[in-house]
Amino acid sequence: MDRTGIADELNAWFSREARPLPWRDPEISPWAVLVSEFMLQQTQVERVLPRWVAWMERWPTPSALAADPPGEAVRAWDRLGYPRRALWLHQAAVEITERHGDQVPSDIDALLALTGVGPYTARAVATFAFGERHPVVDTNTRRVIARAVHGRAAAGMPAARDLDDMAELLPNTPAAAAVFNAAAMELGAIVCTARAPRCGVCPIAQLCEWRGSGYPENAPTKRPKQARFEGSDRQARGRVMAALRAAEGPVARAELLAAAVSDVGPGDSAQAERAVASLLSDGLVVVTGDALRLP
DNA sequence: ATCCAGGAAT
DNA sequence: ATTCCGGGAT
Repeated sequence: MDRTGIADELNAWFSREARPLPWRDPEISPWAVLVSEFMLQQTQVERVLPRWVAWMERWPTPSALAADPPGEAVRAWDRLGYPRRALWLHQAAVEITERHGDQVPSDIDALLALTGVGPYTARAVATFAFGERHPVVDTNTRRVIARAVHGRAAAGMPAARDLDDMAELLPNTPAAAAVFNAAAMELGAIVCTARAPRCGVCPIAQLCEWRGSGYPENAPTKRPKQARFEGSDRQARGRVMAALRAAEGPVARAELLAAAVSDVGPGDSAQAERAVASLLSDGLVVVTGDALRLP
């Protein structure tokens, strides 16, 4: 495998074509990088941008966020989805304030110990905020490696092997390695996309095993299928959260149960109860008297 | 219908 | 190892 070829070509391409995202500014704080990584979990760049800007304006440090109630984080999260991330980010801010003197740690294990920080986010922060040399593997990078290196149409299930694959491609210097991690993600996000890869503009098309072998239909069949969103409990939860964000203060339980139900559909009272119960369990909703509010 | 800068709970 | 968790875009 042409290890240095892929890294050299992708890094050169990245220097020309990378989107000018604010969290890639070399002067940005580690906290700003951490916030971006939380928001970018399962959420595209375009949707994150405005919320990230507002968030950093309001909470420029971990301690600033920790000083506000978690419900304010949930409200500012707006419609980014997976609102537990907002709760987790607030909790991580508390932990950073209490355990690390208001400074985001650079150590992988210290990062992994933070609420809501997993294998991807820990390495992303250590690499992009602190310039350390680690393999950073997200869904884009897994697909790029699956195609370019393994000659497969798509990546399989996430595995520990993914980190080893990326580590083998990583340039030696920390600076070049950090750029390459970002470049592999960027390529997957805007060129080597899941549905319609734009191989005509790909900087490593000549090195790509999948292209070289004629685009075989060899995608792994293991991938779990996502449940439909329409009519789901997740949709009902989303409606409850939207009602709570829109309200100034507490909302009557009956009003929230009504909000959980579609405006037009017949309504599923059991599902509405389930939604509120699970939100209470997650800590996204708390009880005050006979009403409910954000934490 | 499928995908998305994932992580936690089980 | 599976399941759950939003919501927007294609």
